[in-house]
Amino acid sequence: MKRNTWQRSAVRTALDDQEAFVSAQQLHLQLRKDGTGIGLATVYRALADLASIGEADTLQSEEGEALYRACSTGKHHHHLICRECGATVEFEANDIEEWAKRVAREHGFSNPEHVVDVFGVCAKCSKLK
Amino acid sequence: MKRNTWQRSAVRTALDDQEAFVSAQQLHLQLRKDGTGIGLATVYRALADLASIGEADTLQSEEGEALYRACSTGKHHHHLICRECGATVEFEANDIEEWAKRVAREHGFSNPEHVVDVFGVCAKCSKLK
DNA sequence: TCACTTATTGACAATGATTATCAATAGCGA
DNA sequence: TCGCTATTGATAATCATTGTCAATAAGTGA
Repeated sequence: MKRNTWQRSAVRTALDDQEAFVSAQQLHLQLRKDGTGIGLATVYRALADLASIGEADTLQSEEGEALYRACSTGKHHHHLICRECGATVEFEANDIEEWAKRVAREHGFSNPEHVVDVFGVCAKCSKLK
Repeated sequence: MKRNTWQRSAVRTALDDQEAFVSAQQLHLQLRKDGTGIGLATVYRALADLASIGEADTLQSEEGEALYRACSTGKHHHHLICRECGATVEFEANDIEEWAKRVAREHGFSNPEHVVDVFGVCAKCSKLK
């Protein structure tokens, strides 16, 4: 049976506070700074749990590090991510869903899923240049 | 100045022979089986080179491992990848390029790039079930 | 062809993220 | 409160990838 521990809710809260995608390591550091004595392995476990129940999104950084972000919605969505600061906007795109299905079908592929994320430089970071 | 070594061409050839995305480790193993005494670090270096000059595509596996595949074209393209066997089809999608630009602009993001890959089960693997 | 410069190689160590281990702790139902 | 066991956390283990550096070999000019 699933138990409610302060560690799990601390991880969820810390993730909710993040605007950008963050790594388990970063989140662990933040939680330590906040005065909690939470262990690294626990952060990894909590994040994996959140991802598995769909409350967190995950993607791999350029360097292969796993990054997490709290989902604002349970619905399927995509991300627009700032390359500079990591700020992320979630959005839906029904055309894309249809398009992906069509492309898959045309090539004889079934059971399609897709990874569609857009990277760019957000307005704030553009101004700083 | 860049030098041409048998190691580099061996890696390129081995990569060309692969239908699916493969890891550096897998390719190294294959090259060893083929009788070459090529070193692991060399395979990593050669793959990084190929990727940097646009002759190989790269993506991260579910487990965070870096996977490579020979590009059949130098043009921008996307992938349709079989979840079962890894078989990959390259395709272009001009609508998507436009769409990504528009989404980015609408949110004040500049300099957009995008990651668009579709996963599914190819016809061959579907039959095996 | 030959010597020479230096890019490249490869064995091995080092790094760094993630996962496994396992005894100690702490939810939660009774 | 008691007892069972899921969870935690310190630490070790794993594993892909990168750094190191002496030895090798590609390409160049004589």
